[in-house]
Amino acid sequence: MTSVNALNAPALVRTGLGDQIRQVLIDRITSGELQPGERIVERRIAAELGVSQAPVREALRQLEALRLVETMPNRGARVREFTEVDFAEFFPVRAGLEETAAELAAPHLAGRVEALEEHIERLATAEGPDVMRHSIAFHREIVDAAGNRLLREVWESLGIEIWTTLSVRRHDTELCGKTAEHIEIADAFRRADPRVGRMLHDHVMKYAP
Amino acid sequence: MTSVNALNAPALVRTGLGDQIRQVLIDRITSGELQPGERIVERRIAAELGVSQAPVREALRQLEALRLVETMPNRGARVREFTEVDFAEFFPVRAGLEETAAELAAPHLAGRVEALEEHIERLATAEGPDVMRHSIAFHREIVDAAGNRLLREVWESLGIEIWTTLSVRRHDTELCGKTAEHIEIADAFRRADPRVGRMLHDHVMKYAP
DNA sequence: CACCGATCAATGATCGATCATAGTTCAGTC
DNA sequence: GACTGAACTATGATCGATCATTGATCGGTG
Repeated sequence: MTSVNALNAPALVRTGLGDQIRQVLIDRITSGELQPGERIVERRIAAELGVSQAPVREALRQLEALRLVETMPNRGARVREFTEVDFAEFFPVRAGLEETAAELAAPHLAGRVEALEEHIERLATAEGPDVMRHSIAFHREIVDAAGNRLLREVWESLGIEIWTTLSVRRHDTELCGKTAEHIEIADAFRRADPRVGRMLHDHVMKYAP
Repeated sequence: MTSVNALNAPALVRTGLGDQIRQVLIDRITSGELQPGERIVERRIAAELGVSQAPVREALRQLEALRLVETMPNRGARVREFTEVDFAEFFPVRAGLEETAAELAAPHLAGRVEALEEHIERLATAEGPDVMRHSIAFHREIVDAAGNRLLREVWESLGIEIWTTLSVRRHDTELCGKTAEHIEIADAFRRADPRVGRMLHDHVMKYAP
């Protein structure tokens, strides 16, 4: 171990092969290198990345959970065809979860919206793909503030970042007005407005196609 | 293939080892044969069931998704300790999802509550563990009626049956009054009462500890 | 004795090989 | 030509073995 590692060690990743392969495949899918409908052959990916079949299978399971690939028993995985129905179904579920989150978070956030406002500020100066990332960070802050770990896990398991990004990209969703709504929502939390849950719900639905 | 199979073939299971192993482990956990906190060693289960490590790992992944076991990287899986926090977190998420489901299902169910009433009837004559099964079937009917496959998947992924059963068992939750509420809810759907979402939400929360 | 580092056993993570299934090809039959 | 079914191929599912990490054990040192 070098002295460099000894000094700034905590940044180490030490993630298993499965997780790394998952990320590779996510990148290939979102970049379009892997086209919708295209088969993903376990052994082909394994050979290509110089690993064995096992971690590739594991990665595919994770991608299936994110609904980026679909698998049929004994027939393998293929990149999912993202239909309009998929996007139409995504936002009501996300919106419902965040409405629940807002209701649970409201007591914790009343008068303490500094964290939310920080995200709003960062969002204001962001550009490119950072806009989406910071926007989602605002929503994640609320889900975290709900203090319900299961809710947070379920919310993340939707693949919020990926699916929202895919939808916005495909539908050219307008994002400019969203900052104003974030300010409104933070305000509603500050004054403990009981309508904040529905506000957040409706805000999320504005991303919907 | 025998003529018997040729006649009533569709009932064939043909499920992979992973799924079968998952069911074995679920039974052992819910029956208490595997105690909370107990380690689940992949190779031990594999040897015991006469299979290899791979399908056992797969089963453990599924159990992790159901939050019946917890795993640490490189440290294996153990039966989860079901804390009061776990149960307290479960019901708000389930209730929120079903509230969303009710709102989406309302237009489809207005005036067409036969399916719901069928479940109510079956529930009325049920006994023992069937009570919980039929009660959940009523809720599942609503989630299905929402017509949102993602919502249905997320709802099922919570492990509704198992977690609800575990909670009711541990807290001696009273189930008698629930049928009356099911009737009320079906009625609210029939007359397209806009409060049905909140009604279902509150109904689910009555199962909470 | 408290602390350290080497050694070891247990076992998760990964590998390479084999088994089993689904789809394809193609000769044979009508 | 359309249909049938036996090879054949591709590949997911599963296996047995190996690699690598973790936590335990134990002797040495201050």
